[in-house]
Amino acid sequence: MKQKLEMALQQAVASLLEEHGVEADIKVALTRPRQKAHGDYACNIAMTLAGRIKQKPHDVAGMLLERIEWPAGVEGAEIAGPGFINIQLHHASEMDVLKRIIDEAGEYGRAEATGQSVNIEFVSANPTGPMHVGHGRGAVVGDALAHVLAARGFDVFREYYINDAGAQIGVLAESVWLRLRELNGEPITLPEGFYPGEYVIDVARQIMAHHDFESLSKMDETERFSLLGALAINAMMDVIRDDLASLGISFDLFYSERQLHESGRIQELIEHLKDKGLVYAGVLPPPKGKEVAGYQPVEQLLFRTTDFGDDVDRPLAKQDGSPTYFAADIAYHEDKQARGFDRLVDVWGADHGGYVTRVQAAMQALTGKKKCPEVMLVQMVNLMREGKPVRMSKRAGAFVTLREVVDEVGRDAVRFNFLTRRAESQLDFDLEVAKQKNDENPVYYVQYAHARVCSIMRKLRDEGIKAADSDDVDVSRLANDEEKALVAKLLSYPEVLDKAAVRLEPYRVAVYLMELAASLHTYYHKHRVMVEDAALVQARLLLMRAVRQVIDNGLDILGVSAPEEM
RNA sequence: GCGCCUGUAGCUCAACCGGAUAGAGCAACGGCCUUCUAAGCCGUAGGUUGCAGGUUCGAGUCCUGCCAGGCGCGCCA
Repeated sequence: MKQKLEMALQQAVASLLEEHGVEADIKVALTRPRQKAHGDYACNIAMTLAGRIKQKPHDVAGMLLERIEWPAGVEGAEIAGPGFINIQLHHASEMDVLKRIIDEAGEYGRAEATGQSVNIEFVSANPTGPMHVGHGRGAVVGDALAHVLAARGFDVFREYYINDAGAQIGVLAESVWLRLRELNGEPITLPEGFYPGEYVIDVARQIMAHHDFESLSKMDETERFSLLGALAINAMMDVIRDDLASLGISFDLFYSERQLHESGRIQELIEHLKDKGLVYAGVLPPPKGKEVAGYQPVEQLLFRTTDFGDDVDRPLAKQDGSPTYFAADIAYHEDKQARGFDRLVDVWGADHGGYVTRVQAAMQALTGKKKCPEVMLVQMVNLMREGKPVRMSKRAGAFVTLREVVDEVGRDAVRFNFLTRRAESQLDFDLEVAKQKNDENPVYYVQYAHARVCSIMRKLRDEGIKAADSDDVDVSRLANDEEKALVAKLLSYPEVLDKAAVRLEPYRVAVYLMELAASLHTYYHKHRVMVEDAALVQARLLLMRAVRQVIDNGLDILGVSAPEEM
């Protein structure tokens, strides 16, 4: 409907522009007004146009209305305020959405295949410890976004980049080795910088079960740490996969940074960049505002990212000649591109924000595409308990893990709460509130609405009332304000999903569900489904079934369960 | 010092890429269960959108400058 209206307006605009001999590409956009008095849809095009053809907005609106041919279903249109065109629809035609929802069921809100593929990379937590709460938010947001994009017709591929190369793996291996010695009765002290967590001991125990301490001791250091590193990464990735599973999240591919190094792809990439004249040997100025211990100006291999919007050129190789994380990451993104995805989306922690420009710059240099990858930054979570912050220090080893939180408050509460705010705003997550089963906890509000509708449907069934075929239901009987409000809400679900997909904002679905639930609760208190009038019962039952379906669809996108009773 | 994000009701956040009278939820106060689940509903109160300018028919939204918080700032990932 929205599209039909926009097309009709677009044609009127085109003819008006032609008449005035103005060439302009102006796009018509409809909005749903906040206030009912402003119609079902509103359009500001007359005001946008006013400047272009030098007429008053109000008059422009009048000229548009004179030449427009509305599609069926429009009751009327009027000019309001400074020049808005407010469109009123026939309510009967809006009510048809109920039948459509029942027909389409789980498909309602979803879009036709776009033929486009999206690779979405998220979580990518280092395999040096279990996931913490911040990772959990990125995981939930990424997962929900993947669902949203899939629903809107993209072919979605989910990927986890394992940072299993580099110095921190060495530290992990040494930490494990120290714990192994401890398990063999050696007294130890944990040096500064080692991983102190309990989980390191668990990893050591696992390794003990399959490997002989004696033979590990006899190995030379390089061999031993290389083996222990690999074993520890495997063990940690098992833990992380379990952590993810506790939230109901899975991936199509876990991509290993180590294998990227070993395959020689990074060297190939650097050679390729050299051929294109994008690298040079140079010296970077010292970083400002921050003391860098032992800073030495040194010549290194630099990527000309400044040619593509970055502030400084970025190093590709460390002093010992091994590639930087940046070099590996370009190779990784280049690889994703080469695998044929139309779009690359990365969900990163906000602490990687400073990194976006350089990766996009590098990718632009390689592919010519701007804003690739599209990066979604997820802000941190402040974990609270009864209003007081819970300290999460990874260094001290006493941080609260994601798993502990999921075990304590439950998957649905964690997921929904992580999705109620925009990703780029910080989130206070109070463990006690998330556990409470009351109105402070939005997840129950929505689930309760679903359960409530199910309860009504059960009750009708118990009374021997069967739902009629939706074609036989007289939807025009739904005429009160609350019914109209519910139908309008149901009608907007596809638009909400679409906006969530276009703007990479899955939180919109959660907010929508809270609004839909509110409309349902209001309706419930004001009107009864079980009334004398059998035809009205059928009309209201159809409405209830549609509401249940849409809540179910929305919760499914968010990965939250839709209980039939609570 | 530089870059990015954020600043909206007492608190946590919205506001549909510049639209109409800035909205929800908590917290506060007052009501509503003999009726399909009160994990709910209704009502009241609460605002100079951090500050100051600018752009235009119109600014919470865009630009500039301040103020405050967060994150980041060679050879860590």
